[in-house]
Amino acid sequence: MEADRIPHHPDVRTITLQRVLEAVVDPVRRSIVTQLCDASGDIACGGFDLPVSKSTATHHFRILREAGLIRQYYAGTSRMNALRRDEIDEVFPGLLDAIVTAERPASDAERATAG
Amino acid sequence: MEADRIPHHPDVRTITLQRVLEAVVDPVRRSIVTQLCDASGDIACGGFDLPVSKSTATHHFRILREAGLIRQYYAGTSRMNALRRDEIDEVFPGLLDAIVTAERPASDAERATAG
DNA sequence: ATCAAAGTTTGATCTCCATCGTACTTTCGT
DNA sequence: ACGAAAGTACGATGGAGATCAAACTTTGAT
Repeated sequence: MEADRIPHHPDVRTITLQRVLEAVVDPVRRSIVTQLCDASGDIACGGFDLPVSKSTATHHFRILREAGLIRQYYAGTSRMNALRRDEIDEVFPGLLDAIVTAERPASDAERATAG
Repeated sequence: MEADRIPHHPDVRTITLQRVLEAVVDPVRRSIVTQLCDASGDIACGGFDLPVSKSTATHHFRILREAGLIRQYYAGTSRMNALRRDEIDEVFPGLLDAIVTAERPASDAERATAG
């Protein structure tokens, strides 16, 4: 059935800080978020550079989706992933920015401010 | 010995995002950070409103200290806790603010922006 | 000197979660 | 219709961490 292929996404208002933090505390998931942030558009599950098996990756994508951080939709056999940037910024202003910025090497930050 | 009573604090440069996130992902520890943020000064371990036993609280304080989020020092028999605000802001700008802001009820945020 | 107060340490549980392999489902080419 | 590609679902497993009680340490007050 096609209905099964439309996964559940939480409404913006039901997104909790607890779940968001639980999501981004994992390095693999944080890497997914970072890659989505740096990319120009959405990315298929297989398009990420991840150090885990496919089944583990699926697990991480689900955690991110249920936390409200990403939106997933099918494009053929591929499952695309989109960062819910604006919505997250709306509920938790500055959070995503701070994390992604902190994720980048220190030299980048120096270049941006004092460089 | 008094030397034993000076716990180890990580240098600012050795503070990692991973450890900070692992620290704040726990609700009890996040509550400690929030209470420190809202308070005017430092707070003794016993001065916090926490839903755990004393030994568990000790555990949480250690995690926060080793992550670089708080500074601990003795004042008599009491162990005082200070938020390393400026230092954290230096390495991870905006992170603490975003988390503490997200922690507050939504009504507060509304009042601050649109109210 | 004693005692209480404030934390710490230790050891033991207990739960949660990241991980994997295997089997399954769905879609797209041919 | 068949096979390959892309993910998902399902157990199973292993390790990390949150929790507590009990014993201990240090300090301050009496």
